[in-house]
Amino acid sequence: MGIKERKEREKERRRQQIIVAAKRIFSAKGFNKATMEDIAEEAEISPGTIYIYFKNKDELYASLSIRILQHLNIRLEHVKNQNNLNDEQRIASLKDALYDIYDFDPLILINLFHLQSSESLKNLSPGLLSEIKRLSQSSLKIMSDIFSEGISTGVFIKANPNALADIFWALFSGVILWEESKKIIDNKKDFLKPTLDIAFDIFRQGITK
Amino acid sequence: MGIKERKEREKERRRQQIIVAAKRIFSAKGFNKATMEDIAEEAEISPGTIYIYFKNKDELYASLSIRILQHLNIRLEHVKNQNNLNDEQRIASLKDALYDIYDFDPLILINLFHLQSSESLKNLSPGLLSEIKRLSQSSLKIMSDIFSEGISTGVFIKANPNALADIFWALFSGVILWEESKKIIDNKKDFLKPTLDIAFDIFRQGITK
Amino acid sequence: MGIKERKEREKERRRQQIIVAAKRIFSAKGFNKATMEDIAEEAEISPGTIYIYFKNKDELYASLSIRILQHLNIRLEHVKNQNNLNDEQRIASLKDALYDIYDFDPLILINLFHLQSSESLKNLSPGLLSEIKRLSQSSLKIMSDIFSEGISTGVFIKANPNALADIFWALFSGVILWEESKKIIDNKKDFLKPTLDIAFDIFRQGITK
Amino acid sequence: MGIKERKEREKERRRQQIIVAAKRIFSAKGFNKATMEDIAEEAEISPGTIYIYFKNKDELYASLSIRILQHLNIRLEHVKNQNNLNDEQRIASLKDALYDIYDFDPLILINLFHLQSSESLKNLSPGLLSEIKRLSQSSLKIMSDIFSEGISTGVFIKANPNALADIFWALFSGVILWEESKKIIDNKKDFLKPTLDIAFDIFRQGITK
DNA sequence: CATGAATGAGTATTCATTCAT
DNA sequence: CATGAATGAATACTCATTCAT
Repeated sequence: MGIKERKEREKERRRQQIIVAAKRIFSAKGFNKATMEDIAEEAEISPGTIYIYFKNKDELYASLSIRILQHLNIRLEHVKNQNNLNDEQRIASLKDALYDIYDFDPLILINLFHLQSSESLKNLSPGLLSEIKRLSQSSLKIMSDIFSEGISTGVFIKANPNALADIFWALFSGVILWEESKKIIDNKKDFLKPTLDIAFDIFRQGITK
Repeated sequence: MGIKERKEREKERRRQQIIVAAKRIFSAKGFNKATMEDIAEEAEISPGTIYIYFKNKDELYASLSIRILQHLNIRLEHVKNQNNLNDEQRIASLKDALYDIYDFDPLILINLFHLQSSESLKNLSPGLLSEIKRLSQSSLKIMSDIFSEGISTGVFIKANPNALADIFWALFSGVILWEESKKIIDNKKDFLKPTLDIAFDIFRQGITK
Repeated sequence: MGIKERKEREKERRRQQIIVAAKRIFSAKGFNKATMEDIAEEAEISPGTIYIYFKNKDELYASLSIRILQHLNIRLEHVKNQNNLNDEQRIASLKDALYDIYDFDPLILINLFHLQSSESLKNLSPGLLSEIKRLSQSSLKIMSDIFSEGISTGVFIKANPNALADIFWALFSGVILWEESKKIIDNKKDFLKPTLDIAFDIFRQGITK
Repeated sequence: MGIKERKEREKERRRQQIIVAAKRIFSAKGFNKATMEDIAEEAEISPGTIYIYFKNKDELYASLSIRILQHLNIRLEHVKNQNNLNDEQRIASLKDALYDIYDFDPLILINLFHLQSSESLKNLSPGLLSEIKRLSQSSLKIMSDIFSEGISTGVFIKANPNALADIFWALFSGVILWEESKKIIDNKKDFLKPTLDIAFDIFRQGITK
């Protein structure tokens, strides 16, 4: 039993090892230019081993997103369960949650956004795709619930709470991707955090009666 | 002289022919699955001919963006020059401009967003990259100017107009990309337009004193 | 340990397998007409496998030469270490060594001469180029030493021994290449051996006081 | 008539223009890496024009050799017709002729040697090949005659005069090619002329009774 | 489980050559 | 004759994936 558990833990550790390596390589080279061998080398294992833990390159790529989506979910649950907050404070708390996710691992988050807008999505196995779907929907549901509450208390404007959640998420991802690409195009300094602050302020202001 | 001009026009027509074909193929298959041969076939030319007009696959892909960025610029110039608008109306006009761009060619616009967040950007020839940069900056500048005006007239909140332009653009691209990916994940109906409407309303509300 | 060694041996065998196939194909079709697929087929492996063992086509081609240069070196060392020979006999022995090299593999030797006078040389990896350089210089040095000795004993005319070695080698390669091209131009019978005999006799006579 | 002649002259000039360009490009890049477009650009004409004057790339390459072989022939005829020379002096004169050919255009001469030992030879049109054959044989015949005379006067050793001519030519080309490749391998200074001097001295000494 | 050599389908790109103008 | 845009066959090389050890 103890042995079994140790093996389990080792297996998980190996998985993480690969994920960490994959994250680095995908971030540095992009999905297409990154090779499985690159990743294997970074993880200090052989290429074949990756295929024991991940079905193929697409699924490895998608797996990065699973992890951060799980994280997001947990973090959002937290916000939802903070009962002592008023609606405005809850938006602030939501904002903090997204910040945390970004800080937790910017590269993986950007990977997630890339995934969302990429051809990879079309090639995933049904299982993985539905897991991503479930996690996404769950996160959006929580956000939607929060907005819903604010609407029902009359603090927020009357709007479809799902739409608000979508817009909140779109604003978050849009700002991150755009600031990221400005870095590449202009070699400019990174204004992500202040820009996000302004963006969320405008949003909060915009949905508040 | 007449001959020279005609040839010039024919060359440009051939270029457009290739761009149109490339757009179709890239949109249908994604960057990687699309082959140069596919594109050549669609354009009813030989593969080699593409390379007379475009240095390589990356540049062909990027060239799709140039066209839509030019359109965007022209459209934004228009908005800027409409002197009879108040600040709120100008935001509405800005919104219409972005709508038009989306309607003009949704697929190419999504390509543009992909490009901005992609490895392709790193492999472009300096000339093409700087053209993209120039056009992007020019568009952002116009938006920034519009916000600037609203700030100085006291209609909008005091904020960095560049940041507002960035956020406006990020919101636009974020909503489009997110609705696009929801289509893939959920097979859901397309709520793009209404969502964009709400998003821009919130934004307008959020930056208005 | 035993396993590791066996694998090592198998890898070397595979390398040889490829080299042998490459030699046949290059000799039959020439560098350009020979395709990597031809070679793979001849070696009964897949095209990709060649690239595990050789960086590219140029390096594969050059590798053929390494083998014969090594042979040449060993053979020349032999001649050098034969202490019971007088100077004239040593020249004869030198001649025999070059004959042997030619007999060992005429096609590869001709490949080597082609290589020396070709564009390929400019595209080799530094490692391979320096190995070729090292082996060439080593062979030349041995020949030079032999001539040097004959000069110091007063048997040969006073001349720069390096130049004599260069000329000896140039005569050898010149005759082989010229007879080879005569075969193509004239479809003539092969007079290589007798011509080489006369050439070396003249050379010997020419450097003997 | 005058017009016809002028056209003829202009045609020939254009041909030379192409040959000069081809020589430069082939020498700089080698046969394979040199493109017809490179040559056209160097000659300041369009690629299509080359095909008016030369059947294809192989023939263009071979045409370079024709010119120098013609030159060689003329020069050797000269030597043959110098009646006031003894046999030794005639060898010296032969040597001078080859020197002159080299000086006239080293690059084309090296091209000729490359051609002789290349796959191109196999792809030439029968007409061009037979012209090269005729010129080569003619040159060798003259050399052979000279050696023949020396043999019959008892000055040179008894040997097949054709073989002597072959060896003389092989020595010449071998030294040039070997010194050329040493330049590439070692980046060494060019010792061509002194080495050739020694080589011919040895040869002369070697065939003199 | 881990390995890493082998696979081989897949494709971007090149370039000699042609031919309508 | 000259052009140069168009051709399209030809191929080196890559890399995700497999599988015997």
